[in-house]
Amino acid sequence: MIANSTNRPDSRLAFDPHALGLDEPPRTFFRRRTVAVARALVGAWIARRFRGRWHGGRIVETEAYLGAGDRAAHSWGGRRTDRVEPMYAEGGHLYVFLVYGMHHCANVVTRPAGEPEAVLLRAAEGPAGAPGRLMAGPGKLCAALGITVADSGRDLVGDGPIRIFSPRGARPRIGVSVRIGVDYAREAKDWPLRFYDRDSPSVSLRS
DNA sequence: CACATGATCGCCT
DNA sequence: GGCGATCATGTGG
Repeated sequence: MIANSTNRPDSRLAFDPHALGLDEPPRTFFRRRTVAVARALVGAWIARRFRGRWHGGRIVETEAYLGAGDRAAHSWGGRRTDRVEPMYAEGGHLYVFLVYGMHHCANVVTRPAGEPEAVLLRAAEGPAGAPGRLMAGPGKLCAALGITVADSGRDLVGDGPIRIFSPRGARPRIGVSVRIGVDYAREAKDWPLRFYDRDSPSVSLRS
């Protein structure tokens, strides 16, 4: 993990978590079953602090990746390399990787340390006034928030610059589908592990 | 609307 | 050496 990323978030994503009545979930939130965390993260906020202000969006689409038994997961078969190492951390850490040589993907690690499962953040919608569909896709979400591999391994719980905030109120209506872009994953390609807000215009694909 | 393609490079075999 | 947990743009119907 590198302490200081120079990447800056889109200034149009500035918001005030306290004004929105958001809370920071404890470590136990992230250590639960990965599917439960993937569902609970729909409606939560992902945010980055930059120059004393929070910038972020409300998560509207996630995917669960279930570790050693999941052919679509980077940790499939217990694979453990420098890149994937953050997936083996305790729930509540961040795992970021580069895909297609140009886009980053951000994941929230789940489960106790040693169980390499995670939730991919596929899309979010910005605060009131932000451009539509700015974060409608995992690569776009990372670009808008300035999240890169330099942030991989960060702890989302505590006093760091990237955190999750949860709403107290009603939960969104959740849709479920197969995961996107994992056709190579044999039996795992058909698992219903994508979760999205059925009422959001900012999910990555039409469903 | 439904594909099809190119960009671009780190990672793993 | 092959190939992605993607995206923007292009074509054709």
